[in-house]
Amino acid sequence: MPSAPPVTDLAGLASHLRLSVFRASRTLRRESQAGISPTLLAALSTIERHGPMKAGDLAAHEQVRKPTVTRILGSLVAEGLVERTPDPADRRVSWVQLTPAGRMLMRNVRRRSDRYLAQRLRRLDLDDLATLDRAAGILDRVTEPAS
Amino acid sequence: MPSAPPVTDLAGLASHLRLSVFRASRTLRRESQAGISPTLLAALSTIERHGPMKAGDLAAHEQVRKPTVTRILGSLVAEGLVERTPDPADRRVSWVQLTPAGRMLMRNVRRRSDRYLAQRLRRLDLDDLATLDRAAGILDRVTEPAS
DNA sequence: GACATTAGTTAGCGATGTGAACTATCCTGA
DNA sequence: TCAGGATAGTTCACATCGCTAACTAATGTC
Repeated sequence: MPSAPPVTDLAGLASHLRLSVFRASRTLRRESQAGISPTLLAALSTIERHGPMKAGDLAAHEQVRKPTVTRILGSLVAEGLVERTPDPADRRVSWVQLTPAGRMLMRNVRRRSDRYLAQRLRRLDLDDLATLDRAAGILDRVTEPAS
Repeated sequence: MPSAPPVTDLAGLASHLRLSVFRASRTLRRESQAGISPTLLAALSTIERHGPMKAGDLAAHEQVRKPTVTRILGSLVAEGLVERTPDPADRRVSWVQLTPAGRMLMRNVRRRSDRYLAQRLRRLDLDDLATLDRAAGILDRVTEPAS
């Protein structure tokens, strides 16, 4: 892999990265064909990955405020993708987890729904794919909540 | 640079990438401190980079529909960041370009406003920065309109 | 000069995210 | 024990952003 000159212009990279991420997100939102919005899908996948969790936990993971979580969970529950179980010890709290329908949707999404993006990725060479793969992980760390 | 195993699971990468980009975008939108929303900033930077352009051109570049452009331009003009010049040959059209205030805002944004992201980038090592730098360009290509 | 095409706007909708204020519940210390 | 603060979630009202459908105005074409 040819090594590029080191990145010295952090502000420039920040500008470029912000615009790229922002535009990519807008495009992906428009092309989403999962039958579920990216917001809901992101929440669903978080709940799947981190097991049963409280609404507040979801807010922390998604980096979203509590009222937003209330609505997201409302939609997911209404769609039958997630279910709430009251906490017997603390009656302010419910635990949310995926229903079988939620798990099935996630399976399908992973297998088939990213057609648009996967198709476009298919045009890239292996280097570029490896770069995007690593970048996704780095992005996660960069925009991580605590730190 | 240690070479990772080649990416074979396109669908998996697509899923991960979509979630990462989407969450990063949400975070960046919230942390935006430019005094102007990311949508407007993206449009402004496009107009700056591509010189005077018509509303339709902006729609194409931003990959957004015409009514959206109408509103974006309305806001930018109202903020005094962009000005319209009627096309003498085709009276349906105006050309938009940055005002001095618009240019100054872009300068400031580049110099100072990406504090949040730049600060977080500062924690990464050079490899990660180089990866993000290349990833931004690749993302641009992947979500490019035509093709 | 009728008719299709093109550029942009208006109107109205839906999805997302927010802060402020509220309810219900839990915890703590005098 | 119980008053008062802390915590979990909800409701409400608001702003942003993007879309489609339908419209106006101007241009081009046969």
